[in-house]
Amino acid sequence: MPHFKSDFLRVMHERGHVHQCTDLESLDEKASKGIVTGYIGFDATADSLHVGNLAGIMMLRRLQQTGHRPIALMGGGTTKVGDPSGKTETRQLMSDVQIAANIASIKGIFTNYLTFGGGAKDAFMVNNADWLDTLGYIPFLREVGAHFTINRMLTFDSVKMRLDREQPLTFLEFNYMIMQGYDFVELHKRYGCALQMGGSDQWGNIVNGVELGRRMKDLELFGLTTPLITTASGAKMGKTAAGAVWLKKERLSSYDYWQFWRNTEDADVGRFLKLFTDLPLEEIGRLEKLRDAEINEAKKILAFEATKLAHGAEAAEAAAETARQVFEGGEGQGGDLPTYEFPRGTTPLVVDVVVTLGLAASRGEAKRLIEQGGLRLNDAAVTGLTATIGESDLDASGAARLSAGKKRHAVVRAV
RNA sequence: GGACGGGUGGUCGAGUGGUUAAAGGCAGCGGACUGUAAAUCCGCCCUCGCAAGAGUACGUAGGUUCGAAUCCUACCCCGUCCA
Repeated sequence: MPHFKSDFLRVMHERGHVHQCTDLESLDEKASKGIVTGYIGFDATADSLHVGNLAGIMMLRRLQQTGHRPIALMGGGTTKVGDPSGKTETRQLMSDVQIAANIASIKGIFTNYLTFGGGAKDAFMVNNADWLDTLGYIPFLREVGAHFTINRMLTFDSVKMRLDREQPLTFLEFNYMIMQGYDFVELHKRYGCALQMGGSDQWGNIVNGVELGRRMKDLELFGLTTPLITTASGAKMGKTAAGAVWLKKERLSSYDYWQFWRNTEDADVGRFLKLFTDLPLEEIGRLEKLRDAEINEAKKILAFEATKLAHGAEAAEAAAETARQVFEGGEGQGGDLPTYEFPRGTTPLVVDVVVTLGLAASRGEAKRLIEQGGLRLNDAAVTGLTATIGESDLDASGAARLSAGKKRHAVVRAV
């Protein structure tokens, strides 16, 4: 392991955030001498970020933790154009209003990971629409376009791949890398930003920005990428039954978020603890040595720490407690589970309840679940398709637990 | 603008007049084994219906036919090549 002068690079390296760097030594030097301002770009197509963005968010967090200044750059300008790589779907152009709402919502996520404010080390958020929207074509071409050669642009993997496969590459897409490079230079001009980070797939784009800075203004800019985070089984991280693992509570409950981390594969536990929690390395070292059933303890800690960062300690504790009751306590119904309420005295059809709760997408699916023995009411398999929930199923508080499969649980309650 | 190729279920991809709710793969879901893991095996996987069955569905809208994802027409969209 190389020896670093700066806390920033030492921490990044120890925790497994570093994949490639344009100039590790000089960046180390710079970070050891003063405050470095660094940024990562994020899409503004949805009102929440998801776990796939978390590696980047954590990099910004580490940057701030080690005494530097993070910028979250929102791609409001590029979002307006739309990602042209989508296939058959006609891309919907997003309205300014929508984009602004998304950005505001996403900011709520960042505030959990970064300290915002006006101080020298406080994080802030900018939108590249601020400068991309008003670009003049000719001045831009002369100022920026002149520094890019087509010869070189054609050598980029993203471009080469399309050409090799004889798939179309629009002029718009072709310009994307220039835009991104320009963002970097603009951020330097406005805020003295000298570092761009991102996933390893962004390497080419990042290098472009670094080079553009040098050519236009003889700037010394740096690029740093994280390894693409995949699970030990090779899958891209962040997909579950319900789709994307969103970071916003409104999109995915704390309990489900906690469960996502709880279900990490054994082989990933140590790596994820380093990347996605603030736990000291010594403790992680101890946790990742656990084997067999014991490693479940490490997974719970991972789940708790990750949820604490995203949703706060209180939500994390509630989620952990719910999980404990549901999986270990047998009887109880945690407060965090989805709940179905019905008037006392009525006997709702189980099938309907399952659909309403979202445990199954349709009545047909609910029935299949029952036929396969996957649906349980208070841990007893529901047998008939016409089963109802009656007074005798409810406990003293008027509640019963409904489970689909081994991991998905909900509460039904008479009110 | 011209020539050609194409649009099939969450996705990839078979299917070129009836035996097609549509092969197969992937993803997903349930079960077994376990540790709320991985791997493996079994089952499921459009909607409604207890069921028999019915309704939708192969880009969109019409048409031919006893019968269409399959043939015809128009339109929309995507791609390749040429201007």
